[in-house]
Amino acid sequence: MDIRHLRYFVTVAEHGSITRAAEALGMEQPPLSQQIRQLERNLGVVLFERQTRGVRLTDIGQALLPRARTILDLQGQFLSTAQELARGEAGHIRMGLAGAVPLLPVIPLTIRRFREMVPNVTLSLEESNTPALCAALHDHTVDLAIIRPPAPDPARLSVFHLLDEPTVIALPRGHRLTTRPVISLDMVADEPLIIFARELGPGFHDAILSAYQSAGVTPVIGQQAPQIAGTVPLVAAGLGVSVVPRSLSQIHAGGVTFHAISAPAPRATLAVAIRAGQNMPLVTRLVHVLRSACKAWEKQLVAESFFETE
Amino acid sequence: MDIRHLRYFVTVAEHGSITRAAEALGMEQPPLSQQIRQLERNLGVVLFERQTRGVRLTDIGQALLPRARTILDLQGQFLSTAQELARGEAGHIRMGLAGAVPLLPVIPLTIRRFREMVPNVTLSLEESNTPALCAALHDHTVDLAIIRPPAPDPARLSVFHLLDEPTVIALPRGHRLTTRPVISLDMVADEPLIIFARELGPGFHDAILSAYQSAGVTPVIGQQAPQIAGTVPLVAAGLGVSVVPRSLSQIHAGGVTFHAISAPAPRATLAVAIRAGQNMPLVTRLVHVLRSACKAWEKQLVAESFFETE
DNA sequence: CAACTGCCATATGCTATACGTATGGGTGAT
DNA sequence: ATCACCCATACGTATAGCATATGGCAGTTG
Repeated sequence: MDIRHLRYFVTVAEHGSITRAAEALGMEQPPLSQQIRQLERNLGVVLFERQTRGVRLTDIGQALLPRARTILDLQGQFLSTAQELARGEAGHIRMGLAGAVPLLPVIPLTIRRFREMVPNVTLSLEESNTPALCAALHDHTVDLAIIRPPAPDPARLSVFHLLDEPTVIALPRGHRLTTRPVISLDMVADEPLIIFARELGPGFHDAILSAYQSAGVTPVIGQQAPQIAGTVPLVAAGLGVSVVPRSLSQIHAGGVTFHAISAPAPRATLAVAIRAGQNMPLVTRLVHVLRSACKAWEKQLVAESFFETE
Repeated sequence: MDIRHLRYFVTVAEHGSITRAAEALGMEQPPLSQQIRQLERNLGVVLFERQTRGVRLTDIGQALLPRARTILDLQGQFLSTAQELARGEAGHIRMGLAGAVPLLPVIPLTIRRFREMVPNVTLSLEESNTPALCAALHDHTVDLAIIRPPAPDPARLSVFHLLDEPTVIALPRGHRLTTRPVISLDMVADEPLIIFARELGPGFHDAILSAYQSAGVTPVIGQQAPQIAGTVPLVAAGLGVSVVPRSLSQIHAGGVTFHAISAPAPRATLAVAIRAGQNMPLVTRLVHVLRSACKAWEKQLVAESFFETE
């Protein structure tokens, strides 16, 4: 049995006549007559009672008709769903976010706008660290991840730059420098640097250390935090200072103040990573939306800093 | 797109390999490869990611797989339902019952046994009069009817005898004959006979009148009742006497007593009628069950009467 | 009453297509 | 480096669905 047979069955039932159904189907009467008969043979039931004026559903045909309609409906849904998936208008995206990324407003805002663009898309978010996210990409646990580059295994991934976020220094309450809006790294070189474990984000970790190096100093490594946002409470507890993405200044943790860093200042780079072979239109589309939104964000950032320097 | 394509799709997805799926499907690898590729072309999506070691579902394929399974399941159900309908193991029967038929225990009992035989069958019952039931058979409102023959239009119906039920006389309380267990019709010939309208059941109506005639008397026609069971309350109200099927003596209406009729006594005949062209196996099966149950019932009836005469 | 009209069934030829066989290409394992 | 595995391509064949032509049956019309 074939879907075509079901379509023929339903059409003949709707028209009450093989001839009428045939012209509705754009075919001739004899082959339709054959197909109906063949369907009846295959099913082992008589679907139509042949009369002089057209055909009439038997009781068995009557019982099977709604089921045939259901299958046809589902087949139509199957086709249209495939089209939507192909055009990136439906589906499901599992998205991974590196530490503290949701705190940068442009990211959640863009995700929100994307969801409004494609309402039939469901999206699940997961926050983790960059190496874990890249591993998740490889084993298909997530479809797309916003990471802090570089990725551990860039060969099998496609990584696109999103933005370079300025960083700030977090100082505990009562620190001698809290009155100064801009601080250089060498001014805090002798104080313990609270930093997250390198395994959880080597890119940003190294960016901070190399900025210290460019400033001609070597930081004293203090307590290690399990994640980027985790450094702030440790600073508040007086265990040292920390360098964090500027978006973390949103966290108005009691007892911590944030201060701009004079050059050479590290930058917190964000990138979006997908599997190299990934050609799911939906994912491609989200990558595109993220890149353009972040490009606009960086442009605005430059304008702000230009305004500040003036 | 075709159901076959869906089956191929699901099988390949389950085996993760076109070669393995091909042998599971009892075919060679190249045509299966072709069919998968053709399905992808028709849908406009890539279902599998070809790898060196077998194939792997793409995200789109993953999204479509459960839908394909659903369609295949429904197709299987469609086929098995057709088989069940063909074998009379599933379906729906609309059954019509002539007046007072449910009061004869053998009928509801047999229906109950039939339902236990075929649990997947739903059955709807409707009580009406014989001419209306035959009309309902013609316009497919019911599939089968237990009537009191003859049918008005026996040409397009198949009618099978079920049983001949004895009749009894219903007398009002205080009647002069209530002490006698057996009464002959001529003993009540001069009292108004409560009988239902002839249009609602000519067979039984005429059987009663011809029994009077055989007894050599002519009844005085009294009030007409709208149905067979409706005569009993009228007898209770003292409007006359009535002749009813023996099963109506189940109704212990206050103020009415039932008495056997000595020969010549009318019989209340029941028959089952279906449309002449009716070949729904389920209906055929129910007719068969009814006939054999009623044959047994009649045999038992003869045995009882034999015992009584002894 | 005869011719006609609709409608379904059967017969036949053609074309499309699904399958099998043979073979090539690329990748990981021995 | 050879081998093994698996997918893709090429080609021939057989099946099957479709169109055309025609027959048969019943109800209708002149």
